[in-house]
Amino acid sequence: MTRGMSSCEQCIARQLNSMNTLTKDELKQVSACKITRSYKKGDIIFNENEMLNGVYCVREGICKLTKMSENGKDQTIKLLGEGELIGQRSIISEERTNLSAIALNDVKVCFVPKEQILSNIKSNQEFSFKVLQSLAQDLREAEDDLINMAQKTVRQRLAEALIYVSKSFGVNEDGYLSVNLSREEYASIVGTATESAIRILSQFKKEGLISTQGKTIKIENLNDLGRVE
Amino acid sequence: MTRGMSSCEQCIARQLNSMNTLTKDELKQVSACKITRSYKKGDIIFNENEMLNGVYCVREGICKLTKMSENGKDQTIKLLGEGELIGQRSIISEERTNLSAIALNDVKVCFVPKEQILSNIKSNQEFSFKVLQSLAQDLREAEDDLINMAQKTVRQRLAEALIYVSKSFGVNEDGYLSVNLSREEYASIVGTATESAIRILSQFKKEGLISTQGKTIKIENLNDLGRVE
DNA sequence: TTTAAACTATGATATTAGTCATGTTTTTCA
DNA sequence: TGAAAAACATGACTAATATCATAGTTTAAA
Repeated sequence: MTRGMSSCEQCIARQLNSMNTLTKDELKQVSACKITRSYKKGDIIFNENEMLNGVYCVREGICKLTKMSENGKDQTIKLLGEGELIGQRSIISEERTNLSAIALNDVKVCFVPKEQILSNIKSNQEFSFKVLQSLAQDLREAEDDLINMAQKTVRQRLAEALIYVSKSFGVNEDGYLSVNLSREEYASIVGTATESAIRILSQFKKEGLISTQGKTIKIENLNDLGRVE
Repeated sequence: MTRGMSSCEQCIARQLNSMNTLTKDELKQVSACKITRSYKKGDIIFNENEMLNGVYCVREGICKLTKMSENGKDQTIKLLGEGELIGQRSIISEERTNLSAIALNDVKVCFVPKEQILSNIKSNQEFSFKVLQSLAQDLREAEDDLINMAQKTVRQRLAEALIYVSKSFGVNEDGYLSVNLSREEYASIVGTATESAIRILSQFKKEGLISTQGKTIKIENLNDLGRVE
């Protein structure tokens, strides 16, 4: 480790969108507990209905939050990249998780024990307010997603999912999305059948909106993709 | 006003699910600003994309939070009854509202200025944590709603909407739901066409799950209604 | 109390998306 | 590197829901 901030500190600080929220002493404490865990593609970080004893901060890789429904399909709620926190809602509510967290590729997280986070929330007003703001932001996003789910077609939602992945996780040097999700995973984000996702991606290809190479996808026309009907 | 707690205090206290969160002095301050506003059925409390300068606490009546989508339909996100807060998310994020709040019947709210709420959040750790917990709860509900929207049929969602209204706002002496929503309003909660909502309610009636008298609805078989496929 | 407006009801038809079946391509790993 | 597994692709059919049309009922207000 280099001097200055540890990765844990960076995670927390970045997530909360402020480098000056915790005092130096508090940061030192957070960095003191640098328990790092590694997961491979497909590994479960935690399952639905578990009690967590801390929050996870993604240092490397991408995770998804999903929930299995009665009919056996699972719904992806959110993708999380570097610097994002997982599990804070459950810790704050003191409830079991309602989602599972799964690694989408090789993932490293740092684990911050519950007591640590809660004590910072309770003793540091500014930090606490940042957490409040980040929950408020998540809530707004969830409400927007709900409206999209209710009112847009599968085609529109899939187009938006591609744009979301592109904006959140970027593209590589050839312009292909740097996160490779299977058609099944796209279907889970959009809330549709895998075959429907495949079919619509084929349409997008025919219409010149995207191109593919195996499972990797490249957005060819972002503007039109954002306007599909 | 009688001595003891004012209505505003009661609103805040009830919402935050704790009578001991604010100190007596803080409660006195909150109660000092008892600006009460009245709205009639259909009145707009605030619109989408407004800057709020405070939060509203419902003292009487029911409100809905809705968002108009591009195709002209509006989606109801949540119904709010007595004791519930409106606008806290926008105040915390310091953003414009993304939903409008509309009175579903005659409504009285008390208005708590932004500075008041924010100063309590910033100076009272326990109060702040309660707000945090209530946002975490809202977030969980929004995630659950998203999954329902994605994975359940219109029929199932409508059944759940009826149960939700019944549990949240109760029934009158004859067993009829005490909140009277039009079929159009149910459609807006469920995210479907008004005709579909009407058709499904007719089916429920034929199946003996509910009965109706004009627009008022009575749940006849709560168990089976909760299990429709 | 009557009359318009709003709401509820239902049939016919169109559209969207899901399911099942089958074949092809890509990826993985022994 | 070659076979098996996983993922992708597409056709045919079905089910769910939306849309359009029309008519009956209830509500509210003059």
